[in-house]
Amino acid sequence: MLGFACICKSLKENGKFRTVTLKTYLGLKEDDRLKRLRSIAVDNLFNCRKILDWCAENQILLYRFSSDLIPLATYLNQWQWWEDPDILNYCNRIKEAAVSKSVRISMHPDQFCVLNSEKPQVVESSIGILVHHNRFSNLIGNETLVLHVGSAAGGKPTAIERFERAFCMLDNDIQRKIVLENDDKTFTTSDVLKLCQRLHIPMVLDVHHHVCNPCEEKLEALIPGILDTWQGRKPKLHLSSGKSRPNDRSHGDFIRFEDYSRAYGLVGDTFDMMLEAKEKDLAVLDIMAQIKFNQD
DNA sequence: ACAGGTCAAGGATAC
DNA sequence: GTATCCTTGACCTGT
Repeated sequence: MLGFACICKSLKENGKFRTVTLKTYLGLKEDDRLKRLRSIAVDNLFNCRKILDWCAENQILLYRFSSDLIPLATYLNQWQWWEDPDILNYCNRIKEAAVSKSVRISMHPDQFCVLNSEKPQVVESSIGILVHHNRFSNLIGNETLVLHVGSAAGGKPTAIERFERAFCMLDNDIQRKIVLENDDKTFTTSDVLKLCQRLHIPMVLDVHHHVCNPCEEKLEALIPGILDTWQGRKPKLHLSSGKSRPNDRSHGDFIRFEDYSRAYGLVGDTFDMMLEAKEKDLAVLDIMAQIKFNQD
């Protein structure tokens, strides 16, 4: 199964999301602030539902939600959005759509979530980010939060220890949603696999990150271990093509078919594949069309 | 209407 | 310590 993240280009206006900057928010009159946040959040959740419908219609049953649907959620605490009847209603519709259409969903907190930071206040805010994602996840029925290990400060072994300590302090409800992904600069496939094995959590393999940041072991040799971390659930990998060359960290607009083929050769249908390309869903449609063409 | 600069947040690096 | 880049998509401001 193939999928994409966040924006759905095919849907044009209904496939993207609104937000507001802090500056603009603070410039609003007191009375208008909550109104603005709610209206943006409601629009965004409405669009999420549209995207799930589109996914099902196009046999794309893998989708990652944006982390930025409730504007300024991890910064402000004026609005208990998770108790707002409108928000609950829209979240319910998303949940129903995902379940009834069998779309496998996930979320991926961004670069500001650094559980293993050396700065206590960064760890605190990272936990806040996870609490936010967890709340939203529970409302829409998401069970997967993809994270990176984070900072390398102090050297990898120390940094990994900090991660383990922070992870063990998290709520069980959050812990059981977390899966770890290898990154393109520091923590390799092998590093993350070992950590996942120790923590008994699944590992998402990012094939492009592996090319940018390889380890000594061959990927082929690590696949069975990665598969085992999922304990019977279907594993998932991330796939993208470097913009200008294979180990270019920037993502290309589409996925080169040879990159898809190589990944498919490695794991076949045993893994779901999240395609990370600038053209989002269009890149998935493109690969699906080429697969079909090659079969005919 | 359009373009260019900006944005809440972290990390790494160079000085 | 401070400045600058990384990276992303939408906002925001000036024209």
